[in-house]
Amino acid sequence: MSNVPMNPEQQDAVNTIYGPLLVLAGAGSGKTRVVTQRIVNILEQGVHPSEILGLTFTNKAAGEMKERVRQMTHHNVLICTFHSLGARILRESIQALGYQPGFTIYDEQDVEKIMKLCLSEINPSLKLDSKQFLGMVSNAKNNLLAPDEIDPKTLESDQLLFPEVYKRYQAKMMEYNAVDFDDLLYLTGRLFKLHPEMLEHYQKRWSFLLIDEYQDTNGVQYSIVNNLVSKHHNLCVVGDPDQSIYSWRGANVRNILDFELDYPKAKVVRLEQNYRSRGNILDASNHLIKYNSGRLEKNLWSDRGPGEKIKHYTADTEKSEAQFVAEKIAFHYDKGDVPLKEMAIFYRTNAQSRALEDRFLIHHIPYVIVGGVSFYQRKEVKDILAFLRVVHSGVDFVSFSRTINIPKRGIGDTTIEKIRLGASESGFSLVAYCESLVQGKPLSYPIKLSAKQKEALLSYLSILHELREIGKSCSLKELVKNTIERTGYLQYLKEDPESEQERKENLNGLVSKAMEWELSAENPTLEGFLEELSLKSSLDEADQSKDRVSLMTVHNGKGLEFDVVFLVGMEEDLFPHANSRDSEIAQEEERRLCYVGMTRAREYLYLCDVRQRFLWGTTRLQRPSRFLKEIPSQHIEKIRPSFYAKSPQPMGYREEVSHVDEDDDVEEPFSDEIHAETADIDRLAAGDTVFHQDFGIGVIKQAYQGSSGLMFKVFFTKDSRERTLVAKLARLKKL
DNA sequence: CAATCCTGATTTTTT
DNA sequence: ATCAGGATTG
Repeated sequence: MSNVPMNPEQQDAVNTIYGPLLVLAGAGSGKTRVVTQRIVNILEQGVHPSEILGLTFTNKAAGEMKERVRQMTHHNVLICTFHSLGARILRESIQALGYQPGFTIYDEQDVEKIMKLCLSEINPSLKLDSKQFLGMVSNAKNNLLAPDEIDPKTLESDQLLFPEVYKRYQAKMMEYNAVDFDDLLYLTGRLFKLHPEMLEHYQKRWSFLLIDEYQDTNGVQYSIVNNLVSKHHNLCVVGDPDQSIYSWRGANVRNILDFELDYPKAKVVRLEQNYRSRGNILDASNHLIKYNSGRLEKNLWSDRGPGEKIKHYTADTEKSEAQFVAEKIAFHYDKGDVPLKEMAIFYRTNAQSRALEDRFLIHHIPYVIVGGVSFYQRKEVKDILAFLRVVHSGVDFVSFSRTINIPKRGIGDTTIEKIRLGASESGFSLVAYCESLVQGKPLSYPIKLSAKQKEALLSYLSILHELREIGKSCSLKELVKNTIERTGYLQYLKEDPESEQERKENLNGLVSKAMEWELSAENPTLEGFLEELSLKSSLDEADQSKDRVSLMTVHNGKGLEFDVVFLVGMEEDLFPHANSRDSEIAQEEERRLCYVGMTRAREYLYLCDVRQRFLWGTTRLQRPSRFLKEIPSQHIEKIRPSFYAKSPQPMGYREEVSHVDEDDDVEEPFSDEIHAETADIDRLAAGDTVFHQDFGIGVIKQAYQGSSGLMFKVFFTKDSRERTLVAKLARLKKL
């Protein structure tokens, strides 16, 4: 692709270096290439690499761009996410806002603890909804509003406490020297607003700014960007209003739509040639998005030929939907034209991945969930990171309370709360306060502790002390390793033998991450390591070396492309989601989301809907998504269930599958039943521990007569799931 | 006061 | 199905 000459519009964008520039980049229009080439051109003008700042929304996008620029110019240019820019600026300058240097970044779980604390302090009897208030705090911060800038008139009657809650929350976060995700932007915005001299400092540092996915910027981000460029106006923003899908996170499409009002001298370039998708896919997407009102009209075209029509399949249940996807994956894979890593399944909600996973496991289809529960969210990893944070900070309450009773020392919630209060009232850090307690020093707010508890505190503190010493003299990797060993964590893991092995492996993974980071970072401090991990999302862990299909939400698919794309769950109330039902604006965002999903596909696009789905606790009858009707039928080919009879079997699944009737209204294979061959079933009964080739060790919960003879319900410990197996086919070994 | 067991709610999307 | 919060027990 990089050999193909650029089209005139691309050249125009790439050669416009000074002044404001808006690049309206349709899906697949070669945006990344333009952005990187433009940076190369700026550098060729003699601009120093450190004067350029590129901002993206994901670490992945940032990493890719940075790498491409490096390869082309051998220069390192600062390209990072908005949040890591915030972290970088605050690490240098947060003291101006009254925080200590070396702040901790709290994730959602951490933050919820703080919010609950605040709410119970304000009124313990009132059952206030911490999630709701956190959402409001986030909203306020996204719009750069401080607690005392909240207009009470905008509040509902049940939200009148909000300004007080917000204020208390910020105070508490400051007390623990912690910031939340939104603070990384909000506090940076405040800093620029309250300290013009600081703003000037950063204005001087970066004279060329480039913002990717500008349609998804929110109020704070807008303010930060505009402040930074207000002197030189060398600002290039790239985006596509039709791909704005984060308004619920405060993103404002007006930022991109009004760019020409903000910068009347702005040059506007429209990239409308799509190099990615076949005609049928592209035309269908174009027609769908036309249903939205108030768009910036555009004409995205492709010269890649019409390609295959979009395939639409209506399944009976989510299980047969998964079955269909599995078979189609096998079809393309066996045909040999598409590797697994070039196929993706997109769904609207995370919960939908379950049915697909179950099916893929049975069919031995290698898959990866992109953006599911992150490695760094695992309990054991969070525990060790919390220890490291206490080692590093000593005032961080959430990490303190998380670790103080690991392993179990007999210090429960009540004692923790006493310590928190005592430390807070006497103005000590948590660790310093505990030290005074243990040493029997006089305190302004002493608390009573049993001898046993004092001893427990002492052992905790001595471990901390030890680790701090190690931190001073050893490498980061050694510190992490010692933290795992000396805290007694490995012993603690033995309490749950089921998960012990897996958790140990995850901790080993953490040690190697520490080592990797140490080798790659310019300045490998513990603080930097913790910051990097806080900002790292599960999206960034994807391992491209393995050939496997990707499963992800449509949101996570933004910015990616695949040869084959499946969009599943195309049903009313799911996609578009039920929560958008009574808002025209929200529905248009759902449509954009669908547009984003469709335009990820290069060669083949499959759309699936289901007649009956288990959703929100019950089985519901589903109606096909309106989006299916909005796509012109000439681009769609309906696939009917009889497809099963002719299709090849999925890989690794050559065994018996229930036959399919010739009828249209066929009964599809009951996919809950797992078939395999041989067994010595006579000796098996409920309560027996068994081994299955694919699912590992399990316990038979129930044996009963089913449609295919004797059936077993088996609970497998490996993934904590219960499966129904046909006894005479199940390859079970008694243990 | 801590640990364990049990119950009841709970799924939109995430840097 | 999983998890947080509550009640109970030790």
